[in-house]
Amino acid sequence: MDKASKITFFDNLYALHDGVTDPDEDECASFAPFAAAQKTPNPGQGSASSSSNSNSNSKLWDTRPRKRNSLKLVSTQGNIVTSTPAEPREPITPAPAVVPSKPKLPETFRFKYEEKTPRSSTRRNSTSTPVQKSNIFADMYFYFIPNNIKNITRKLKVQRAHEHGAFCISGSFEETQKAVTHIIADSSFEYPDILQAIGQKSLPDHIIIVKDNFPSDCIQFRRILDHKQYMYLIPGRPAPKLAHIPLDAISASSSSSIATATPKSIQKEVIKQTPHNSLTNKFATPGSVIQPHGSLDVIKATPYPKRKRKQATDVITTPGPNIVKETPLLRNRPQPRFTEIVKETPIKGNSYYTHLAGSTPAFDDFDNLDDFDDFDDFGDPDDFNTADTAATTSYAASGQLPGKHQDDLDLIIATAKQHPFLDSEDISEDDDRDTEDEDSHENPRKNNPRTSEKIKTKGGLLSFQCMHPNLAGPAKPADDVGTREGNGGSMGTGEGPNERIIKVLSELESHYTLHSDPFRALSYRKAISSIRRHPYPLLTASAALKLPSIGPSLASKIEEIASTGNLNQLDTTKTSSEDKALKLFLGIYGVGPKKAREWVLKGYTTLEEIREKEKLTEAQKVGVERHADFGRRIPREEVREHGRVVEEVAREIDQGLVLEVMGSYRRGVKSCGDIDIMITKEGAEGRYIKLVLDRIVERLTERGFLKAALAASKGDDATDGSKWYGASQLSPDLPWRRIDFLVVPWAERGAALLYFTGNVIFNRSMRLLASKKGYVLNQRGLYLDVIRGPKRQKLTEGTLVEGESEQKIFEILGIPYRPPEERNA
DNA sequence: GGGCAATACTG
DNA sequence: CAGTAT
DNA sequence: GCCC
Repeated sequence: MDKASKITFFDNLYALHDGVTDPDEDECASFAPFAAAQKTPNPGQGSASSSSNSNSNSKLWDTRPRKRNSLKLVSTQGNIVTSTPAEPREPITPAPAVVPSKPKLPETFRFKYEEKTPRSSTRRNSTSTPVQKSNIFADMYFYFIPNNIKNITRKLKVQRAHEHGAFCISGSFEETQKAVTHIIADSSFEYPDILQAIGQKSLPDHIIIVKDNFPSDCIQFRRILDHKQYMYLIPGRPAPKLAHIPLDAISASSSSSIATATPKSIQKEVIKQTPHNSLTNKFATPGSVIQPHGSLDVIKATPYPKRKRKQATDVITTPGPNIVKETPLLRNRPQPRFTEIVKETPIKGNSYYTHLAGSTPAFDDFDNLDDFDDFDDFGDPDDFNTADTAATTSYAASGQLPGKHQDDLDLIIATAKQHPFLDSEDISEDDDRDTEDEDSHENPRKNNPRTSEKIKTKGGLLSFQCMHPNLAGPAKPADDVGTREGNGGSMGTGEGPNERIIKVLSELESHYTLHSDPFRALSYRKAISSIRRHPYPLLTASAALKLPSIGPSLASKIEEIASTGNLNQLDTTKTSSEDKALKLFLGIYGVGPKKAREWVLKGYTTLEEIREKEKLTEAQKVGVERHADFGRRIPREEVREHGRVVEEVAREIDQGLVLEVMGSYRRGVKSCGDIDIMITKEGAEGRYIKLVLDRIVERLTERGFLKAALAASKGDDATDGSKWYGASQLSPDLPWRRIDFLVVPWAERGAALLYFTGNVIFNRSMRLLASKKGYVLNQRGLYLDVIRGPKRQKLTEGTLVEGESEQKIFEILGIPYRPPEERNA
């Protein structure tokens, strides 16, 4: 027969549906809300509709009248094929155990079905249809999810797949699954979503599930690619270890092994053997993933063990076993007060804000939203940088470090380059990698940091991003991209030699972030950082490979981008409308990957829908209502003004309070994502300060400065963690701003500064370094001898080594101090 | 293969 | 506890 | 994704 046998099975399958028992009730039930939601018209557009009707039996991309009990195969072109195809491939008995509740198909059905399924060989050579472009997908039966072609992109994908030899099946999955060889899922779908969409509790391992970029890639490379490659994997799917029937073997595959293995054992095997999957699973919806397979602790493990901790007050309030006695820098000079800072950099009161207000369109910055939090972590001044708050901006911006610093660092970097075990430039800001000396990473815990003089070796030093200033240089990002806080760059902000590469990789990073693959996204971020500090154009993979945090995969991508200006993968991975909605929802304060995905699955595309139809937490309500406001960057002048207001009120309450604006403001960037203010007082413990915080908040709220609370520390266990997250507004014509108050005991102010000054990459790097050296660095201090149990569960607090001084912490960790402006990793 | 920072608040 | 936040 |  002709290639026309690219068929959709829906006709016959639909007809046969009568003979088949419905999927069990539970499945239907659980699916129902989804379906219902899908059907509600989406004011927005596209995205949601794409998944509509997934469980409907109505035909999806064939409009011809359907006839019951007809076994006709219908080509997507509309021709009716009267072939009597046999089963598409060797009967692969869907392991009954996998879908225990599902009734077997009636024999008649099976028989007919097998008989009527086209034999590939017959059909393939028929080149009658000009549309047929290749036959690489011969013998493959694709089931797209969502199973419709309402989305133009998907329609094209279906079409293309079909043109290259695939059978594209539409209709109820329940009835077509015997034929299905591949499930092609929209990129926003994770395994649980897929199960939901098709109303199944699990899927037989022989069915390959890939993301929808798989077919396009195959077409491009004119061959069947390895569907196991990550980019095609569906997050959350228990990888069928032995179920990977190579595509080429599919038609001849004897799936006996699959059929005999019990699903559970398979699952466990798989999880053990494919770390990636187990990893991914952690971020998938645990419930839905796990349910079918019973309790798999491996999967259930949360990525980051949490644990409730009552901070021992004495650790904070007593000098304790501090190795370091005093911090001259702090003691010798008066703690800078916020007012002092303000005085030194006066703002032009009204004129500025008048102007600002006039030019504050609500949404224009929105696209950058998701970049905010990642990069404008916290900024703080270190203790002596008080005076250069203003000056800071200029040199940080220019990418020039103050002379001396630069010299020193340059020297160190140069030395490092000669180090055999260091990459030529381990300067990447992200490199949390520990290229350091053998000295510690082997067994961090055993390592006694106090004895490791090696800490100070340059080799070790340079391995961590936290040891490198942000070399603005030519590789600086254009801050308009929103990738950063713009790093206060008036001049050095020019394009780097690898902007294009960075841009493309950023898109991928964003994509992985969107799809809850945080570690892969992290890798991209690190790589981008690395590229940023590379002052020359990267042209080849081998060149790129030499940079830290860039491995084979990224290197080849870089080369592709460098040579073609584009990345093929990106085109197919391209952000769908679902992605847009996902991104939108993720941008809401209080909404994370789970909620965002859930909403997208429900078909929502706009904030209005969310506001009207969803139950929201208090924080989320604010997040939705103030989505636009929170998405806007905050000019540092305004940040300063917020600080001034808070400080003014604080001073009314207690003259002795010390406030510091931290976050990216402290790092000198010109616009910030939020406002972080540390509140402390000489000699004070957290408890007292916490009480003061309550009063400050109270008063500021009365004043109308604070507009909403998003999260606040509970009652009185104030010792640590007292924080207040909320929103503030300077004047009615300005946006609400995200503002955080952090109350810290005097003894912890250094660690708090360090932590809340960020940026994130810098922090992670520094904490990683600390852990390699046997310490734990957190927002309260640098600790020794923290004992951790399995899964890194912390069993012991450890001993506070240093918390008062940033400088000391750097020193103890054996790295040169870096002022805040140089922490823009 | 396993880790990738470490911790606090909400519901 | 899971999710979200920093 | 990268790295040990």
